[in-house]
Amino acid sequence: MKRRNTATKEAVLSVLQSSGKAMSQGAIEKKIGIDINRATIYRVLNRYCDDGVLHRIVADDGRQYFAVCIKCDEHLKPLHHFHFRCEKCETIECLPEPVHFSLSNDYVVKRVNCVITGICKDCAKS
Amino acid sequence: MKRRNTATKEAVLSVLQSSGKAMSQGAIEKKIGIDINRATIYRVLNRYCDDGVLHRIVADDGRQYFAVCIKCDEHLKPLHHFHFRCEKCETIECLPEPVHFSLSNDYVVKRVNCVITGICKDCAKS
DNA sequence: TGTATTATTGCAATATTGTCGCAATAAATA
DNA sequence: TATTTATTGCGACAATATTGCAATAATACA
Ligand SMILES: [Mn+2]
Ligand SMILES: [Mn+2]
Ligand SMILES: [Zn+2]
Ligand SMILES: [Zn+2]
Repeated sequence: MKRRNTATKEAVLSVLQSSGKAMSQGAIEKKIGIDINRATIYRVLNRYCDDGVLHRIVADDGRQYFAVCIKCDEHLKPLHHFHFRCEKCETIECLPEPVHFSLSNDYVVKRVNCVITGICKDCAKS
Repeated sequence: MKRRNTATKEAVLSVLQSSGKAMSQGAIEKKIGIDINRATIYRVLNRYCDDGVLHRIVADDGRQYFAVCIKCDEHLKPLHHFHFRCEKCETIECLPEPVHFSLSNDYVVKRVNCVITGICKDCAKS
């Protein structure tokens, strides 16, 4: 299944890159400017996740958020990191904080989803 | 808002206590034997959460799971602990592993939701 | 350049999860 | 027993996300 370049794909990625945060489909649709169907945005996001371009966070509001993946070897963000969801400004940021846990090797770990919810440092000031 | 004792409430709590795991509304409804309305189960669960009897986990399948709270001063389980969701047996267990993270004090932390997803040790054997 | 292949898209329908309003029921209290 | 009101069942509703299908368009190739 070879990928094709489309304006839609690039617009979605561009929104996520410039925001620097994790965004929901709805937030992306608002920011993106051009008119793209909801289902299409979801399909674009899911394909980016499959390809390792984006990663998916499920917050405790039950919604999916998507953020650009930072490669591990760039030593900027570890593979499994915490996320912070601000209830005021409705954003999710990838924290540089790595997730550490020890688990008996009987377990097979496939995904790690860690979200801290509260008020972010910007919103806490005001 | 004084609570009243009902068969429904006790049945829901009993299912969760005997399972020893975190369960979704659907899983509870299947196990509970008696016929209880879906909305009622949710209301019972939400009230138990408000009262500190249960705690809520949102897994990366986007669903809410509920588990009996273990008091912190019993030194059995810490306040914020990891959870493991098994994709095979569809259960979530509260891990004894505490969640550690450091965050600048500018942030206000309200909730912590950490779920590791994969195959649990029981299912990994077979 | 023109054509064939098929990945991508828009649209509508669908599935799933969870909440809410309202009237009926029943637990607690006197 | 009578009163108060927390709880319940039911249906409707909201929100998120996915899927089938036909139309469109990106890519490869003659
Ligand atoms: Mn992240
Ligand atoms: Mn738990
Ligand atoms: Zn904020
Ligand atoms: Zn299992």
